[in-house]
Amino acid sequence: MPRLLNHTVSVEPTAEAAACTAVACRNCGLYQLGRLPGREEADPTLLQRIACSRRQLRKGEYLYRLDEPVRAVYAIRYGSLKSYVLSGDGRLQITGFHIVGEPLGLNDLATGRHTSEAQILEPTSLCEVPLDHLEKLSVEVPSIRSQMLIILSREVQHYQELMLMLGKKNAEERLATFLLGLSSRFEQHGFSPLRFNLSMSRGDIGTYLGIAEETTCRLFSRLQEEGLIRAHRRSVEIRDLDRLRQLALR
Amino acid sequence: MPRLLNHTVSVEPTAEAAACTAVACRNCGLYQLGRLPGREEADPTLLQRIACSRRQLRKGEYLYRLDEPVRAVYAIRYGSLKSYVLSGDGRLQITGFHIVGEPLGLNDLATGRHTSEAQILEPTSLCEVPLDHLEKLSVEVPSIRSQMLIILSREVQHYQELMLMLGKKNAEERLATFLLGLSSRFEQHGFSPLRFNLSMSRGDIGTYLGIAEETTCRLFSRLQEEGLIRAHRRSVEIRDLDRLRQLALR
DNA sequence: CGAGTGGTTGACCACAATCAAGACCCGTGG
DNA sequence: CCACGGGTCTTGATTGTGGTCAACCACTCG
Repeated sequence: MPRLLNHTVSVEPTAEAAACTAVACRNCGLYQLGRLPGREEADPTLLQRIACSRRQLRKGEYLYRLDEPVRAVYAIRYGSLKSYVLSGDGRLQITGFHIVGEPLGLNDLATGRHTSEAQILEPTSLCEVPLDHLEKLSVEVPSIRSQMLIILSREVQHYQELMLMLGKKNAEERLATFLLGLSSRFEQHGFSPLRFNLSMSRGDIGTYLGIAEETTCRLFSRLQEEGLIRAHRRSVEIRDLDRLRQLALR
Repeated sequence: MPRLLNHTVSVEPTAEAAACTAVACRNCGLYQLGRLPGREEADPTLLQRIACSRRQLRKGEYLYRLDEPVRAVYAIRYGSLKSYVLSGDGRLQITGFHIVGEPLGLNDLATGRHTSEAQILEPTSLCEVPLDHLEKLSVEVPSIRSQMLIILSREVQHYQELMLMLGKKNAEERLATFLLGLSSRFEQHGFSPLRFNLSMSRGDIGTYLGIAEETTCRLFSRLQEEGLIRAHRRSVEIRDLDRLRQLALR
């Protein structure tokens, strides 16, 4: 397995994922699009037809930028990225971090132009499905549109949680919620929920949580002092899941 | 025209709307579902088939509550309501106010259960389309699903703006943004963008903007002192659109 | 006319922002 | 191999915005 990833990497691709030669597979966020009504498993043939091409991107590159026409939807094979919206005077609010196995890019279908930007956080491999291809396919296979609705509706739920965070939680509760969220997403994709590496900086985390970078740092320290976590730079270990949950789930 | 509405009402139904006997019509947020590919105007026959029943609700009633199964999607004929999400310990974050002509209820399709609640703010009339009915129809008319995607994607854009607000704007900028947003929505639906009545309390506005009720009050006073608006209780007049925009669009 | 809800204003305080300095870690090049 | 530089992270000191508590007012409805 080529060592693509440096220490800042959130998760190394598992042997399984690295060995997977399919453009879209179980690990990939578009898997769901391949589901037929009433079936849990995706239809492999359909999946083959959906998946088009891979794309490899380096840290700092943009997947898409503001006002660009929406050309495709994506799924993350490995790696991670952040997406964010911008205010008139350039302040930015990160609206989500996307990690391995998650779909991306359905947000801006209404306008046909991106209202947000997506930037790569670490070496990342994506599966890319051009919109016109998806369009054609979904005429023939209507279930694809249903699945798109479901994915988008999940996105909405994520945003609702984030709004609750930004509007109602204090800084400590926000960080706890953030860490638990990551934890369970890693678990969903077969990684350890208690030990993981962050691919984003303290500044990014702050920009996501609506707090300052310095505050984020202080909170990492505080949670560590209180024994809830152990953290050094990008590596995080959750030591007291229960108390962390207590903090977050308020 | 029956006087259904008291002084707290955001907008009186226009003569046209009141006279409209159709369940779904131009004024109604489901109008868009009746659009066929490439057409601006909705297909009247299709619209007739989509629209099912009306429903009349009073202030304080719930359209749906947390964890209830999603039964239908709605469009507002007249009136308004708020929807909100709840934290573990009962704090609530209002995620949107819905006014005349806007669609509602597509958010929770993924889970099939409501992750938010919707409560009526003033006497309100809705057009209701049961999900199974919509389901059946959209097998036959696939464009319906596309339109649902577009509606949901608009919703996402609204949330992105709200997150920018909650995460990055100060209290004054939030209120300015809020007032301008309402203003342009009223305008879209044929009402005056410079004079309107709010259907929500100061507390609700605060809960939406992530600030305290008292702060909301103070800001109304401040914007009035500075000559940007005139406000008395639920009635608002925008007096200096440009400066208000300057504040909001940062 | 009185009660109750919603709105307003004031005083005080706390949480988190900002400013500032320094430590740590990495990649790079000598 | 080590020295350097830049980015990231950390901690401290100070400030300020907005939260909280409290009292009072205004308007509506019964």
